[in-house]
Amino acid sequence: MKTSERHFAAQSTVRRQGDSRGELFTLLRGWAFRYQMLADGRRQILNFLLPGDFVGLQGNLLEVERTGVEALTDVSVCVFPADALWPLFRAHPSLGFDVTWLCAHEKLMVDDNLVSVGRRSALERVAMLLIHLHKRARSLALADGDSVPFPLTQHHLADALGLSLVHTNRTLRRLQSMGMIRLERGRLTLGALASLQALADYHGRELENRPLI
Amino acid sequence: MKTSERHFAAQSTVRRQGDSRGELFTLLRGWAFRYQMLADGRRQILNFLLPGDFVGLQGNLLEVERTGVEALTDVSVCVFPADALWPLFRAHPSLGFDVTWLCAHEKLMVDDNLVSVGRRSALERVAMLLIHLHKRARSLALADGDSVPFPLTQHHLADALGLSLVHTNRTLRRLQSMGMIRLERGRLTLGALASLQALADYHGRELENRPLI
DNA sequence: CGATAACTTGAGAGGGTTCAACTATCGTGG
DNA sequence: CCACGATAGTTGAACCCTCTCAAGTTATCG
Repeated sequence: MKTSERHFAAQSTVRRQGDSRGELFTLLRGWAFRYQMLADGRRQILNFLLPGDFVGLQGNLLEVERTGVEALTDVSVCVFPADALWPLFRAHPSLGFDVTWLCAHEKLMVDDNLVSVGRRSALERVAMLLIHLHKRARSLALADGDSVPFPLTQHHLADALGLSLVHTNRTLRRLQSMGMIRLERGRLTLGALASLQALADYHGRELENRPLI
Repeated sequence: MKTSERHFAAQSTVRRQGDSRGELFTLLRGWAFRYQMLADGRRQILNFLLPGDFVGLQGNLLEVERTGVEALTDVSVCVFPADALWPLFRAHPSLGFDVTWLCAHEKLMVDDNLVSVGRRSALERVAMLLIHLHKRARSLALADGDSVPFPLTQHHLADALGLSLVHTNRTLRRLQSMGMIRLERGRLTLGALASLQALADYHGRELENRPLI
């Protein structure tokens, strides 16, 4: 189904908030994130996108794209032409099924993030997100021992967690001084995964049957 | 595709957190909500379900159901047998498309809720949710003038908004004393919708093309 | 090696939480 | 039909987690 490939530089906008009926992308390489902004500049990051994730489903199915997508690293995407979705469903039901799977999967991630932001303390939230990202990077074979690449700034963490930048920093330092994480030169290392998970009340399970990659 | 109809009483559990591979439901009548609980009892409501919404997609596509569903009012659902989803996609691509649409739509609601909980003040959050529910009830023709049925308790509001019960109450009273809302005997009335929307930085648009109902 | 972005740290303020008690409302059975 | 218990809503007061403001310090990159 691939029509073409496209590349975006780190920090560039993959998809603008307000775009309508754009193309659909599948993320092939790199990290990105989906976010929404309020009129006065407050930003909430909804979830992070790694290879295999889908971009732009909402803007295609629903009327307008409400969320922006920005690249964290250099990114390559596989482009589907706009309006290819319905023909795809008709011609290849199994691919349609996969798209639905990906949508449900992404919803699950947003769900989890909402639980964190709504009901967990700052310490728990940070732990949660770090475990989550670590696990995802690991499952994509990006890990080197128990350390994974980590292209987010503390600003991104703060905006994903619904915390202020300052408090995010303090919380990270606290986790580091507890010996539970290490964060340096763009890499994240989780020392005591079990105690981290206990701290955060983490109950993620591995995902099976992931389609499209 | 309907196999049978089933009924749940108000306050009863439609779907338990932890269920695996349950049936799929479509909500026909009544209100419900999706939630997730932490080990120590903290609860986060992810979104509210009204007629036309889908229940149990995640538990069916993914391995385990992570979110529970509880009825707010008496509820009727249309039951799809477990494992009917893939055959449905194959036999009726257009229904598969609709399922995807519903999933994307629900994700959009969770997205919005996450933005509120993460980045809006308590006053803005409450306003946001009330506008949202009012609009949804209205679009289902449940409105009587500018008032709609409102089966939630303040406890539900608090758990959806990531606020404490007490602060939710104070915030509601504040909105009432500002003359922007009225909440009594199970009905919600929005007085000054425009100013409420301005207060909350609300930018919802009407949804078109909703499938399945 | 200077500039710019990212990260740190201190101090004070405030939005929201918790604890606790009280009031209203609603459903039910005597 | 009223009394009573239970559930939902209301209010006060003290505390504290997190925010904001402000000023560094440390990386990173051309």
